[in-house]
Amino acid sequence: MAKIPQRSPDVDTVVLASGVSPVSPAPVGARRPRGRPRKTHAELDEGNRRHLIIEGAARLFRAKGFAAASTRDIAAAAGMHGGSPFYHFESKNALLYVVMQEGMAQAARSQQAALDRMPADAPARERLRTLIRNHFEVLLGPGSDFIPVMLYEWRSLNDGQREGISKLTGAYEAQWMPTLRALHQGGSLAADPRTARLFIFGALNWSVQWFSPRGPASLDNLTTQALALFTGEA
Amino acid sequence: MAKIPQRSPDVDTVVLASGVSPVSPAPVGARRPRGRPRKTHAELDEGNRRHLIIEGAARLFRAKGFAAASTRDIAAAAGMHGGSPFYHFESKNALLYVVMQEGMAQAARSQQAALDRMPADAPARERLRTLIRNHFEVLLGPGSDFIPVMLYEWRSLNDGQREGISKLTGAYEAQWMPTLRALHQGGSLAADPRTARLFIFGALNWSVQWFSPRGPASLDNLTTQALALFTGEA
DNA sequence: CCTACCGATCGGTAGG
DNA sequence: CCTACCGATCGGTAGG
Repeated sequence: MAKIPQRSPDVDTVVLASGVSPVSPAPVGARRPRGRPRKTHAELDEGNRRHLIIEGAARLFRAKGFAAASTRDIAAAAGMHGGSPFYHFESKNALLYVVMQEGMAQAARSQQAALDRMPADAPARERLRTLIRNHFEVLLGPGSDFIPVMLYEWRSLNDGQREGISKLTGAYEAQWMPTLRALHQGGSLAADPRTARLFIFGALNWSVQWFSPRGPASLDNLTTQALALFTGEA
Repeated sequence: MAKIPQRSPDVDTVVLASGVSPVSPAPVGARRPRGRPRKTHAELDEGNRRHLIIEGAARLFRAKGFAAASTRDIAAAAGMHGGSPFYHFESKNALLYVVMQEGMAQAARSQQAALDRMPADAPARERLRTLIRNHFEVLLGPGSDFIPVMLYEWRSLNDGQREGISKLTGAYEAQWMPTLRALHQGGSLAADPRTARLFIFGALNWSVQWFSPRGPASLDNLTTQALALFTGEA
């Protein structure tokens, strides 16, 4: 599985503090040694192994479902013994939340970067193509277990967690709306934009159920077909 | 929860025999009493309670997921004690399979009836409207836990079970193809019909994630919007 | 992070 | 279909 780019202190705190980070922050007024902070061997190692747990959890939650994937399986996937994930995460549920958080943070970064690469005067249709193409990458590209877990394990979150993830997905989806509204006003998107967004995300998200990277269609092909379906001629 | 119309001996044998029916068939050459077969009190009761298990299982599998819904919960939902579902079903997994089978058999019957009600010369766009509207009913209408379970618990089936359900879904989906091909040839469906089918089912199936019967949109509204999105002007 | 363990729960069964 | 039970597994913890 491809690695998700790692910016640990950031990724884990994108949303509200949620009690999932077992590493206590340095006391506010604490005296710090001067010079470049040197991580000890143990600290470096800790971040890596923590992330190994997250990656293994994403893979197993996706393959078996949250309830059916045991914390022992996840520990083994990270090369640890049975109870050790609980040194890094206070509960199995908190681990699920971190997987979803990290997946959405990465998806949002990827989408923002794709939009930033576009010329400011790009036509709405090309913006939609870019959004669709990036979304396929997020869903189906290498290392793409995080977002499918988010899509299919929503019911395993508690209310507070749902609220946290909703903020991330809400922001992600909001970036589609100006484009959809422009297409609607230009006459190439017949449905009303709000409902169109729901259907379009459904059409794309569902691809995790049937897409095979060894099948005939590339992500570029799929993007062209989806664009054609939603906006008429491609 | 609305009852699924009950045609027990049919529903359970639509697909290949799968070892899920605990009621042994009458021996082939057995001597039968003449006249209308009278069911005993016990037999009638048995069918009803069996079906109560199936309905409770559908509801709980949907709400909690297959792995997280316990057979004890299901037993309680049917007014039984802990181990009693295993009198009717050899395993929890067999119960899941029956839920999916029954859901798909009902969906197929509903779709067939909707198509049969159409005039033979109905335009392709009206056929698609009918198919979409019926699919929403199947997904979101009263008593609609069975198909969502099928959609979201695929990974909990074993290979033989997947094959069995695939036959049902394959037949269901195949009924959309002539209509999609006609629209494609007529120029009102821009994507290629095979890929369009995958995206369209995704768009519709995803609605189980966001639709609320207490929300503003009716199933008729949604049908109009979906038709507009896929084929241009409604 | 490992070792050893706990209480709870689970799917499933025997015997009636 | 109930009663009483079994072995297995699970999330999580104490103590080092």
